[in-house]
Amino acid sequence: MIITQKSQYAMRAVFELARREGCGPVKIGEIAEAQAIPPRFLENILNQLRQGGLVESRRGKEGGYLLSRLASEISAGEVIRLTQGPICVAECCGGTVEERCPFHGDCVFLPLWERASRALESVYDGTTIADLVGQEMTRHAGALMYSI
Amino acid sequence: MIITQKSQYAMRAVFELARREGCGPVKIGEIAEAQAIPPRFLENILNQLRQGGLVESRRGKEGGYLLSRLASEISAGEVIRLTQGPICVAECCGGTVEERCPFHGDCVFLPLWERASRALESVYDGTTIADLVGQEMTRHAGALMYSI
DNA sequence: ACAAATCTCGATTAAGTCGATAGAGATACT
DNA sequence: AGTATCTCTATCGACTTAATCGAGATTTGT
Repeated sequence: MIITQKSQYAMRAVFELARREGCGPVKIGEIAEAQAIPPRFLENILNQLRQGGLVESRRGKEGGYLLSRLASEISAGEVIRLTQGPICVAECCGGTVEERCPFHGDCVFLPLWERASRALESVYDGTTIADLVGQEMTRHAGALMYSI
Repeated sequence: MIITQKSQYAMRAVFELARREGCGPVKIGEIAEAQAIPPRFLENILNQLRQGGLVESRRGKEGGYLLSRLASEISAGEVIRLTQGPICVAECCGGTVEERCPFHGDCVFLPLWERASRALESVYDGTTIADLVGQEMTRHAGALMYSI
């Protein structure tokens, strides 16, 4: 499965919320500006993440969004699943049944698609948002070293 | 990246050619019937595989297609690349440059997408068409065992 | 030379998905 | 009360994908 633009926006939004962990709700506008995301599109995305229980929202003045869990307990896989569905490389392996396949359940390729899907899952589920924030800080530190 | 219907057809077509290795050219119509592929669509696909050097064609009566290499030397990854391009999970990691990304080359997520892409590649490039044929024969043998 | 079967090539269409935007409504703070 | 913010649903255009078509080129066999 391709990582859609929407999922990338979602990742960046959650990443931005993680960087501001503990600073109270962050407005859509701020996230959008910090991460170069079309604001009205980001509305939809954050709403979807909220319905999935990944973020919480506060309305009214001084409202905005915040993570409902620690960034160290949110995996990239979760963000991806909430924004683009199950992580699988073919329709026939992600769903519940043997649909859209002329060889219902008895397909030579199914094990291959399943191995590929599990490989993807293991990468995405094995990386947390906190990992990503940490990696950025490390790299930034490296850049500072250079500049000294 | 999702495995498109076209790639799945291509896999099945190559698989069918592999099963008939050494039996001379196989007609589009036969492959289409054996693997439940729309014949006119299969034309396009086989043509593409031929241009990629994976299969050869014979025209005229008794014409058809045959593998240009042993099935044990054709990987699933090759078939996929010929029919749907480079194996990568995001535009920003498959192409040559840092395009379509607002953080040109300096993106926190790039390493993640690259790890995911390499995981996919290792699955697809590590499986040959001969492996798949072998797996089907094994399973068929198992079914026979049951019926005895 | 001819006819039939087959591949070759480019164009086209229909349907679906994706990215993005819009407007009207609900809620909370001051 | 008023304002700033989130909430929901609908919509739009562009693009991709799956599938089909027609006319042409090539080979085989007679």
